[in-house]
Amino acid sequence: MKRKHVPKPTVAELEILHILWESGPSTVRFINDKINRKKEVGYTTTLKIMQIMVDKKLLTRNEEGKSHIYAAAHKEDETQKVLLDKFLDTAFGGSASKLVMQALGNRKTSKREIEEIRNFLDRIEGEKK
Amino acid sequence: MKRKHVPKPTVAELEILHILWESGPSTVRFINDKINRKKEVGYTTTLKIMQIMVDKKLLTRNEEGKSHIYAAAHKEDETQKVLLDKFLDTAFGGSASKLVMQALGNRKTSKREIEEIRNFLDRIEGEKK
DNA sequence: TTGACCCTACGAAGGCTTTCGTATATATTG
DNA sequence: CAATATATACGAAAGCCTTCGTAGGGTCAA
Repeated sequence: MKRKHVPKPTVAELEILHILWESGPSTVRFINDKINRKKEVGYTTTLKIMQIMVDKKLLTRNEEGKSHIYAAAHKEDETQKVLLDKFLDTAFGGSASKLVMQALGNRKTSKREIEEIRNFLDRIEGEKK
Repeated sequence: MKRKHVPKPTVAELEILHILWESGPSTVRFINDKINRKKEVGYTTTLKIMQIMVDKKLLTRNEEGKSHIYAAAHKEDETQKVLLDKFLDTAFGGSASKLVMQALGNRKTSKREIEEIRNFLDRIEGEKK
């Protein structure tokens, strides 16, 4: 089994990753514009962070055109798993069910979502032989 | 409705909080000893962080004896809610069910825990009028 | 009383993240 | 071609977190 080293992104990095996961490979300009719909951030700020992310292997980039095209190096759920594992340990002392209930409890979760989760529970219970 | 301002603890701060939540009000010495069972950290490091935490209102302290007694200023689940809300936004774009499934999926969850969660789902669905 | 010990307070270093200014190269267009 | 616009690269500042060293005060026993 190959051990890929998925690094843990920072908050600013995650904001960029979310856009890339949703929109696919993009330019800095595109990302920065999208971010600026929510808050003001300079172009070079976004550029810098994305350069650092390439360095950290969080992104790959294609340097052919005049403006480079960046892409997320890891899949969304892979990255989320890494984040969740860390978070589970530091914030919930490792108790997944505690976290799940906290996540569902103090929050308006739709009937549809609840159904979805129930099905999911059935499925993993089935797999568990 | 009173608006309590529960601040978001850092990683090192959380480690201390977990011990306080579990063991109740304690001295720096006690906390530091406990931490040192897992990793080596100087006494003054722990002291400093706890002093900062008092400053941030994460801890309260009783200064009567020769060594002060510290206590968590907020309840465990209150704090966890704050952390979870932030985390949900930054890491999962706000989708609670996505997080829940990720938390349950890539992890060995016991049949007991699954049952527990199912009951929990029943309960909150019931409350939901 | 003096030395060993334990406590708190405080300052500062080192690291990481985020931010932006400036320099420089490469189009684009009038 | 010259002026304007847009890109990348890079350095550096500011802020926060974590770590530790050192100073200063109290306690206790020999």
